[in-house]
Amino acid sequence: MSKQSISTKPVKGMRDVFPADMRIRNWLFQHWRTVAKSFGFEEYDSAIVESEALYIRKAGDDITKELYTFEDKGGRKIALRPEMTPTLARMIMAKGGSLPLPARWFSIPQCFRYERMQKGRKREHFQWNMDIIGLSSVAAEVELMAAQYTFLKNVGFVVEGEKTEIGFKVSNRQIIETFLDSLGITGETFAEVCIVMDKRDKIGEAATIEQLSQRGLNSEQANAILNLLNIRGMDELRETVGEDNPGYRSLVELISLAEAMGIASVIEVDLSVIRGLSYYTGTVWELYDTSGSVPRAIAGGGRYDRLMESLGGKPTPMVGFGFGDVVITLLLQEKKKLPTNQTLVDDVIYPIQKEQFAIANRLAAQLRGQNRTVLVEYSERRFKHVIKLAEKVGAKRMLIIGESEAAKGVVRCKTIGGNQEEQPLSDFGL
RNA sequence: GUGGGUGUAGCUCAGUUGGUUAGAGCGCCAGGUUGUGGCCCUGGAGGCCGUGGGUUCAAAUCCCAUCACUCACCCCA
Repeated sequence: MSKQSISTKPVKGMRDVFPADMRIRNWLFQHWRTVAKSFGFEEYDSAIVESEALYIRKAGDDITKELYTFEDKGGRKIALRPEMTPTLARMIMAKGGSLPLPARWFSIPQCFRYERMQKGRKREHFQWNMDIIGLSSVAAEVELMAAQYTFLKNVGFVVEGEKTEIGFKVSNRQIIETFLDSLGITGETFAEVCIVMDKRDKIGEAATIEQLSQRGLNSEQANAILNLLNIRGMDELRETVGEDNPGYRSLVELISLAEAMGIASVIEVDLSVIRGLSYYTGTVWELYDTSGSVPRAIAGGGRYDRLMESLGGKPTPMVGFGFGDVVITLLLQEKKKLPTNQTLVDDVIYPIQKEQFAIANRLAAQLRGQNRTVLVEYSERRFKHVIKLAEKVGAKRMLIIGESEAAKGVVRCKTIGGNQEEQPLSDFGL
């Protein structure tokens, strides 16, 4: 054995999940699962390792640079999954034509990206994914947004109208593609322009124009793009891109369905939402904190109708979102919406000396048989420590058994913060 | 990859122009009360002051290097 002690810290970017953190995580996951199931989604999962080949895409997708990769002992090139969508597509392909469509699947995979860390970003996170496979109508998008909305509401966010704490920014890549095409911007320049457009909110108008002209755009083109990015209303958008723009038409339909769903008041059109993943083809959207205290997308989603083809499968319309645990937990913490004082244990049994351990165990077994969570405190420590523990774990009552109780065949039941009384052990079936 | 900030007890942090034995609060442990809590009182454990070098009679303090953490940019959940 080496005398040198190792670092107590986890690997950079990874999190230790202590019991107090795990309580929060379980609470969050339960909300996610409950909402997904209430919309009729089925849970799936896979291993955290995938073939590296699954993530080799067209250049420009930085996610591939952040892959954790290694070679296994059989010489296979392996990657830790950076996201779930390619795995989902692979699994759908594996089912061939046997899967009845449309299908609604969800998952909470742990994903890994080797990147620089900062507020709200680790190298590992859990990401709630919901995807609808085989539905080309924007009804799918609206249903997914409604699920996100339901979750936010369930955990206590105000999600309505002007004072909403979370906003939805919606865009459509077809609008941008068609519009830029009409300006004569295509191919490589298109991709570069998209990146500048995505940054517009952060760098401001002047810098946007400058960066666009650096990429060979004239001032007329640059101003047209800036104008497009500033659009927040549908009328304005129609005038700018034209009624026949296919992306515009699907956005109109989306908003109309969102109104019917009762979520339209938190949705705004923002063409500067592009999103980094190259496989998106239609609707793209992001959730953000309207107070700005977490300056980072809370969740993001989009339609990726051509991903299956690009992997060699049948053309299949798909749409989905990813919702990371790190950012939402941070936001819930800042807004003081995390749960507190959860009950971990219903009953704390306190045998005062070890002579009462046996009877304490029999009592515990009885109570556990009645679906109660029971902690037996074997420390033989003083009363004040035991009751402190009982409070800490949120116990409803303490069951005290000392020498005199054992002799009399009773247990002393004490409600936390209340009175106590003797109760015969026979009341508990002993 | 670029640019800032911070490293002192388990946690949050004080620490004066460099000057004896490095502090507080919280938490933990014990006692006051050999079997009845939250309050209070007393005591205790716990530190290579991130690491290495330099300046000095003397360094937590000044200088250099290095590592770690962290924030912003980039990218994204």
